Amino acid sequence: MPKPYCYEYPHPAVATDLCVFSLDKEMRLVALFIRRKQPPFEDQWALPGGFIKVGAENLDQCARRELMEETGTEAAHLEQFGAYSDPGRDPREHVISVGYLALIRHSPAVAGTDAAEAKWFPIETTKKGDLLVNGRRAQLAFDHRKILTDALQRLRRRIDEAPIVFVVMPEQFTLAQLQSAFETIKGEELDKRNFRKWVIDKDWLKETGEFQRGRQRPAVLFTVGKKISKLYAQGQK
Amino acid sequence: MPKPYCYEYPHPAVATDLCVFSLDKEMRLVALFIRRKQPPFEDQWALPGGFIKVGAENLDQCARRELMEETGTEAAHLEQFGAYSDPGRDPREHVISVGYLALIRHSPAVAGTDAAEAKWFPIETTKKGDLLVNGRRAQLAFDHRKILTDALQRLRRRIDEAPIVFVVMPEQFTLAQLQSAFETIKGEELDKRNFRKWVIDKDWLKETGEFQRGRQRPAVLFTVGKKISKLYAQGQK
DNA sequence: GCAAAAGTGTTTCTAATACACCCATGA
DNA sequence: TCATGGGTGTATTAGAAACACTTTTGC
Repeated sequence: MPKPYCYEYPHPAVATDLCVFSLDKEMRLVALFIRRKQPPFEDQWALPGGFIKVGAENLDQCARRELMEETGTEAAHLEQFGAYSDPGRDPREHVISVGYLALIRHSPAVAGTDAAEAKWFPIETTKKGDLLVNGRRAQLAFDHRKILTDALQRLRRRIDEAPIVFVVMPEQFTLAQLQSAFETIKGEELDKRNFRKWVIDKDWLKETGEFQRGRQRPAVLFTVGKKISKLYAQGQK
Repeated sequence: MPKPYCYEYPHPAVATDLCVFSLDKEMRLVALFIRRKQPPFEDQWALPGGFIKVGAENLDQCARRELMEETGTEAAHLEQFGAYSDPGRDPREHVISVGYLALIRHSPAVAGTDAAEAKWFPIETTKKGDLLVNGRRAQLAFDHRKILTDALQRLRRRIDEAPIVFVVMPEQFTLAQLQSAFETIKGEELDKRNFRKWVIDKDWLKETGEFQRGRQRPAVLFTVGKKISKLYAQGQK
């Protein structure tokens, strides 16, 4: 195998690892994993991600490119949260991975070239903070359980600070749906009245004037305010 | 120049850049810079830092090692805050730098091997957030102004969240001195009574029973509580 | 008329802020 | 005795949290 890229000093490989979260149809918090086609950790589930194109892109661009390759998703909340760099974390060579948190609208997973399969799995945390994937303690390749745990913690902080939840909401939604999204992401129940006060006080929402009709009392439909929807344009028609 | 380290795919160089803060004798907030001995940016001031020892250390260890080399300081608050990765940020090659925030006891700066000089400079920020070094708008090599600006922002957040201020305090100190340290780091004045309430409510301090005597009323001397001093052991005898 | 979800206000508590005077000492 | 910095308490406000009943609709 040729090794044409040579340096005066040793260089590590650098990759981004993506912690891609979404809410599925049943409003479960899901994360995207790929099943590895190659060693190491062949056939195990791992975070999507890939190596940076040296000299051609920065880490944000790398993460965005990988996200596109794995999900076809253009716009999303994408945020760097940490670098993982233990020399032994990848048995092949010293690989430094920069973790990215992504929150995207749910979409079919697409296996990239180096993955046998890409799939969304429901995730949750136990009371003591252990990460569960599909209800069982996460078994992931590399140090990806640690990375994902950090990402989820970051997501749960961010969800209150910035209007990122709207990337997983449909164009119109009721307050009950919005509350449910928050509850799922945060993994805790929220008080209805306090939630409504809190979210309406923020300058995020706009009433559409329309109603969602079901078998009960119709619910007011909201949409995202203009300023916010510009920031988090969702490729939603 | 030989290039003995070869890879199948291109690899970037990876370094840590250290934003080392301290308080000097006059209680000014200072940051440590080195004057570069080599191109690029020869003779310009830059952040200390250096390349990771591939396969032999992780980024935290790299940062800690560099800190030791530049300051002789063993223990300090040291915290990763972000990766800087634009392909053109270093003209030589694609270098990814991971920024570390360090807060250490003031100590003489020591020029490392690749620095002509190492020096502490007083830093502050304008109201609109511009970074001033020595009272003038910062002129630093690479993208180090951006990195340092991010670091300072992080420092100002952390200082309230965790008992890191004690790495710059002497073993015994008065509340007035402690308040002054907070004010300097945060770049704003604090209310004396509110500060005392706040800091005493935290479980950080212990009265020594001793007093500092000056030309005025003696001030109660405090020291750091046991739990805290373990976490932030300072190499102070 | 009843089941089901939508909607709504008030009280309580806590944390942050603003603010002004007396105290103990050295000179 | 006075200049100097050390030390203290209370009232106000804002935001978070707890909490229960009425409304509107489809069936």
